[in-house]
Amino acid sequence: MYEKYVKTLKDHSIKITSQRLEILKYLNEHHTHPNVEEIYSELKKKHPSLSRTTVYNSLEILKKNKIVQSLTISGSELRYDIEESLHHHFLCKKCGAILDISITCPNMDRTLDGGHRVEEVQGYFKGICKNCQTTEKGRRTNG
Amino acid sequence: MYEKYVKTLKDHSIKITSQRLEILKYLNEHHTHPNVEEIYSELKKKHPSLSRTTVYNSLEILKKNKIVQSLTISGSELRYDIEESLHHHFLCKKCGAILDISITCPNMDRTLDGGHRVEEVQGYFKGICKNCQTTEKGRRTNG
DNA sequence: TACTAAATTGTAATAATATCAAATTAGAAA
DNA sequence: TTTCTAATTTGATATTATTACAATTTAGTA
Ligand SMILES: [Mn+2]
Ligand SMILES: [Mn+2]
Ligand SMILES: [Zn+2]
Ligand SMILES: [Zn+2]
Repeated sequence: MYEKYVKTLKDHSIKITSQRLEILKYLNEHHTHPNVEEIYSELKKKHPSLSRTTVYNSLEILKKNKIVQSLTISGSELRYDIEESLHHHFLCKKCGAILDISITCPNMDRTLDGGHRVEEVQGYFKGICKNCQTTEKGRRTNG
Repeated sequence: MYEKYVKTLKDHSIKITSQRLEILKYLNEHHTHPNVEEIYSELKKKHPSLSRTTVYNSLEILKKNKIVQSLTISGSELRYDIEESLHHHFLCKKCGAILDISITCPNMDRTLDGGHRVEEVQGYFKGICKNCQTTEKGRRTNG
């Protein structure tokens, strides 16, 4: 059940704790880019002793080890995501969904403007998602 | 002196106030992507009655009118920038500088993943800036 | 099985931003 | 130019996300 996450932590020499395993599992199973509060309140249901501070601490150490990444696309709080292949993100201004975008960025791992060394790239796209456009049209037609 | 900024506000039918003019002037003259506190404390020197709330409110209305834009690249607070031609940003992890990057993004004003309507694109690059690399090398060589 | 450094917990502090009501003012109308 | 009013500014207070910290617990090693 948790072997996969145990391995991930071992590979990075991070101590294995149930809290960390649960957080990793949650992120692996929910690619919705949740914020700390969502992760905390969801896991709290099954593990009532969980502390918010632990969620913050765990995400921090996972981030340092590049196992998860944080996004600032929402503007108001950090959103979390497991680090898989490089991808970008789309924020729907109507429904708030944050979606994965798999376009290749021609500027990763490059030296920019003749000198800046790039270690991270984040592409944020904002607009109206496919689904919300359909709904708009639907509403107009129906009502 | 302020004609340029008066015109900008008039063109958008935004009421002309000294506070708004000062903020616009500040952003036009400082392309350092300052946060609210920097703008506030700098302008406060010359205009002691200025309120932080006004800085927040003004930036908000300027943003709604696409006269300024906000960046979340720093993670902890919003940074502001006048909206000129589309450009992206580089954050130096060493000195904290936020620099303009003028690369063309092939994904603006497009429809992504067969349906999402893109209205905004922000490209965030993070790493070590040219200047900080020179310093590193210099240090190593010299000491 | 015992030990210890690291992790977890809960509380309290901080920082950024939002809310609100009273005072002021920009700009339209008279 | 003066009057009027809706919009803006102000300052105080509230809220929210995040960090700091000290006491308790625990993972993993010896
Ligand atoms: Mn993602
Ligand atoms: Mn810029
Ligand atoms: Zn949507
Ligand atoms: Zn630098």
